[in-house]
Amino acid sequence: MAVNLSLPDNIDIMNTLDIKNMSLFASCNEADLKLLLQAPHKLNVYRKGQVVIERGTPCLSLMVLLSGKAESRLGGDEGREVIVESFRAPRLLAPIFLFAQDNTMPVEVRADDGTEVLFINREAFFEFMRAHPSVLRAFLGMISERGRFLSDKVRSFATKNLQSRISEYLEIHGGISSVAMAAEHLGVKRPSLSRVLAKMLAEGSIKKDNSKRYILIKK
Amino acid sequence: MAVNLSLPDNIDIMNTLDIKNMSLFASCNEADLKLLLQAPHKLNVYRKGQVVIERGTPCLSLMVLLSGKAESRLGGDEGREVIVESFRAPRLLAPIFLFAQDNTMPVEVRADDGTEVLFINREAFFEFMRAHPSVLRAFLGMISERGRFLSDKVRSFATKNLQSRISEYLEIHGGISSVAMAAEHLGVKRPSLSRVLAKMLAEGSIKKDNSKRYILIKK
DNA sequence: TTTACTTTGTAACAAATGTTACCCACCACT
DNA sequence: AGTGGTGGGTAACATTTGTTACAAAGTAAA
Repeated sequence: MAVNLSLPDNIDIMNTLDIKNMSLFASCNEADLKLLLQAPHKLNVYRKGQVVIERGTPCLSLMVLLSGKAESRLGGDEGREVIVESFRAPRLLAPIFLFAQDNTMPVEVRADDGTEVLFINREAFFEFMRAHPSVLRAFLGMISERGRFLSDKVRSFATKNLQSRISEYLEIHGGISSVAMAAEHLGVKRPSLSRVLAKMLAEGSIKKDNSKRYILIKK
Repeated sequence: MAVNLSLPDNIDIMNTLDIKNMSLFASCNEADLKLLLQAPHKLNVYRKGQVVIERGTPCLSLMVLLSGKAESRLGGDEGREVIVESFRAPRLLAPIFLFAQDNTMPVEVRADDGTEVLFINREAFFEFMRAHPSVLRAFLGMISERGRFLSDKVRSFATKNLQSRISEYLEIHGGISSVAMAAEHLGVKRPSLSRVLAKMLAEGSIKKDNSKRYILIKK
């Protein structure tokens, strides 16, 4: 279960230290961040597989992944589901949807074990950005980057076949250690991925390394 | 060819009138907008099929579609290409990529006939947003909305088959009047779309209306 | 009307991916 | 050594979509 802690002031300062490492707040000193954390916020802790935020839920807080891992999943209507992205702390979770008029989450976010997520009130964050132009600039940069990411996803799924997407995946992630998980990222069934990997092995465009990971062969 | 006009002051005021109709600037009076248009900017006019901005080009201006129509296209690596979206004035063009670190355009934008696009310097627009919180808020809302849009596209292409995507397309657009163009939006070849449309006609889930458009049958 | 041009429907075959089922290798535990 | 569970390879078949080609239908101009 998600644990909602009310934090004494000295714990807030610890959060401040964690947050300080994020590029979003790179320009802020500790006093600034203490000020931000005087705004309404809460800290939740999750176990493996727990849902941080469900699809369709309104999202009124900036979600900051302070520690651990999480992943966003998309789909569900007729069974097929895709992992859009895997996150490692420190990261913002789904910042691109924060200020939408209809800001119900289009994706579901699931946590890994021992994951901490900080929720900061949206309006307080908006005012904080107004007061700190470099944070505003960094936030705009981040969501623009998310836009590029999503746009690249559309390109992959709409214009590339599985073999091309595998090559792209290997370039980005370095290799495939778990076929089942890679299949979820690539939006195909595991046997389909296995089949194409076997074909690419036979063609000589990929190989297995010492630890049995599939990797690209450089030319 | 794109025509780059240098505009006398009195023409700037005409632009102000056009821009005033955009929800982004709903909270601004004419004096505000005149101030914005004192920033570096230019106005280009396009003919049918001309490229407003090429994929891979850095984008350092807010692009405002003042009149006419345009569409953004994605793909190209190995032939397959998809129309991501069609725009009608007044609209911002690809605002979501404006503040990215790597802000080369991931999409190509093509104009229809008689289309005018206003380019406003990015930094000037940033300062304008800082000075006008309601514009900043509206801009954040817009790019969040674009994020939802792209996320929905990923869902469609990654988790839905063609028939589901057709139904979705019909719900959003109301109908299909040009099979060839709908095929480009749906990311499939025209004969594939024709085939599934024929199947859906036979099943009774769609029909042709008086003007021969394919439309959904309501239940 | 004729002509040229564009759009659409459709058929036949090829290629890609889904579906299901089964076997095997590996690993932790007893 | 046995036992059970998990993940991965693969085979056989079904379904979806691509590819190519061609004919029919509409459309605009002469």
